Amino acid sequence: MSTALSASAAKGRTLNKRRDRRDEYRIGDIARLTGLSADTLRYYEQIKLLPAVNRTASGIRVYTGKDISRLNFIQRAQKMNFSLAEIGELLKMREDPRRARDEVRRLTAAKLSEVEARLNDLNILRKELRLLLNLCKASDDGCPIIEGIDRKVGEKTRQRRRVKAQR
Amino acid sequence: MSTALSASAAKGRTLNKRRDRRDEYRIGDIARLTGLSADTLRYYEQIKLLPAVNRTASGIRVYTGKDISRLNFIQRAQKMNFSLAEIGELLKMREDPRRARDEVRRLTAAKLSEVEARLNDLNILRKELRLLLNLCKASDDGCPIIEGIDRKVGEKTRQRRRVKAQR
DNA sequence: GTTCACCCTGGAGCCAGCTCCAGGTCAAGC
DNA sequence: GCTTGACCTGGAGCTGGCTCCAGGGTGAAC
Repeated sequence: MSTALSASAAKGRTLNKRRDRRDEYRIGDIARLTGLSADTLRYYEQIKLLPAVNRTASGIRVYTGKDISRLNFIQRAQKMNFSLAEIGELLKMREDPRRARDEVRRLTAAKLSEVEARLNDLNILRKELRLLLNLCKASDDGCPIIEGIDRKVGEKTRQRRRVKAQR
Repeated sequence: MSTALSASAAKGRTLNKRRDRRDEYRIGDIARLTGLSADTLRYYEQIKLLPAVNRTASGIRVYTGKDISRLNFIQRAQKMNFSLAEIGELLKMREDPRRARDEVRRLTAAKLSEVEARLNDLNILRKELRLLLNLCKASDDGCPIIEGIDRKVGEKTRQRRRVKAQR
C-alpha cells in the first residue's frame, strides 16, 4: 500500500499524455487510481463484475472513465457490506435504475436487516466481554474470564457483579 | 440440523447403557449432544483443538465428560467471535488459569476492541443504508440508492433529507 | 538491438472452517 | 453367516476474495 503510493509518487503520473487526454488508462494506472491490484482488476473482469474491458490490438487492456466509475461504485458498495455477487446485481440495476428500483430496495433492505442482526449480536458480545474484563480486574484468584466462558458469563458471577461501573 | 434432531428423536438415546453409565460416548453421541458433526469433531482433533481422544482397542473414539466440557467451551468461545486458533490458546490457559490470567485478559481485551471497531463500522453502515431506503421511499424517479452509492450517500442528496423521521 | 517497465495468460495457492467421499473395519442382531 | 449402521482413514472440495507465479509478449528509451 505504501509501496503503491511511493511508487506512484516516485514515477509520477506516468499516465502518458496520449492516454491521459483520451480518457484511456492501462491496468497499472487504474491500480494506482483505485488502490486495487492489477490482479484484482483482472479478477473482477474474469468473474464478470466488469464487462469485458477494451483492448489494444496487442491485447493490452484499456480502461475508460466509465470503468473507473464502476470500480468506485464497487468499492463503495463493498464498504457497505455488499458481496461481489450482490454488487454484480447492483451494477446491472445501475445501468437501468428506473426499471430496477424495487429490486434495489429489496436488496438494500435485506442488507440493512443483516447489518442490524449483526449489530445486535455484537452488542451482546461486547457486554459479555466487558463484564468478563471487569470481573478479571476485581478477582485475584482463578480466571473469571475462563470461568465466564465456561458458565456462559454471569450465571453465578452475578452477585459479585457490582464491580467498577460498566462504562 | 432438523435431520439431526429428528434422527436423534427417532432412534432415541441409543447412547447404550454401558457407555452411558461410564461417562463414555462415541462420536455420534457427541455429535447429537453438541450439534457438531462427526466430521467437525474429527477435524477439531486433527487440528489439535482437542487433545487426542481415547480409543477402543479397535480404534473407535471414546469421548468423556471432560471432552464435552471442552466442546461446550469451544462453542461458547466461538459465539464470542474467538477464532479456533484463539480458542486453542484459551483452552491451554483453561488447563492452568492461574498462570495464564494476564494472557487471557490480553486476548479478551483485544477481542473487545475488535468487536468495538466492527460495531462502529456497522453503525455507520446502518445509518447509510437507512438513509438510502428513506430517500428511496420519497423519490419517484431514478434510484436514489444507486445514486447514493455512486456519490457516497448524502453528498448532494442532503438537502432533500428531511424525509420521514430517521427512526 | 538491448534494456526495462509494464502487460498478458492459465492455473495454483491461501485463509477459515468445515464438508464430503471412497473404500474399508467393527459390532450387534437375526 | 449376513445385514446394517456406526465408525475409521486420507484426501479432495467448498466458499469468497483475492494473491502469486511461470513463462512469454509489448513498446518506448537509450
